[in-house]
Amino acid sequence: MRRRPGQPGRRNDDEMTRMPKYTIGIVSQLLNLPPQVLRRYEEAGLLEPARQSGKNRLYSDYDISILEEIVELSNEGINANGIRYILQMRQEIYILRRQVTEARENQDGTPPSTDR
DNA sequence: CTTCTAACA
DNA sequence: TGTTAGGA
Repeated sequence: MRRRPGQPGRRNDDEMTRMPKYTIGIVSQLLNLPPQVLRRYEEAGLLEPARQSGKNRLYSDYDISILEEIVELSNEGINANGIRYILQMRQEIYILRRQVTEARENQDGTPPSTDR
């Protein structure tokens, strides 16, 4: 029974990583990207930052990590459509990985912790 | 001063 | 992608 801190509430909504904190200006400086680019990434469906008061974008650490991914892929010459595709696959893999882990845990044998 | 959308080059 | 107009 090790490795099971979260039962109350929801599934492991890990850390406060999804907490909206940074305004577009901050993120812009943080990643050295003009605000327009950040808005366009959202427009292209690459991420969905939260909004404050319905208007202003608020990015979370999670959003930042996605943006870092986007920057890399973009630098490799992949366009928005390609990046969206890759990002979606990433998500799929993440979900499937979780399901695999759950499936293992539901097996009575309780296998050796061979994560990843 | 910061951010927002829309639009044009 | 850069920039600008026009409003909040």
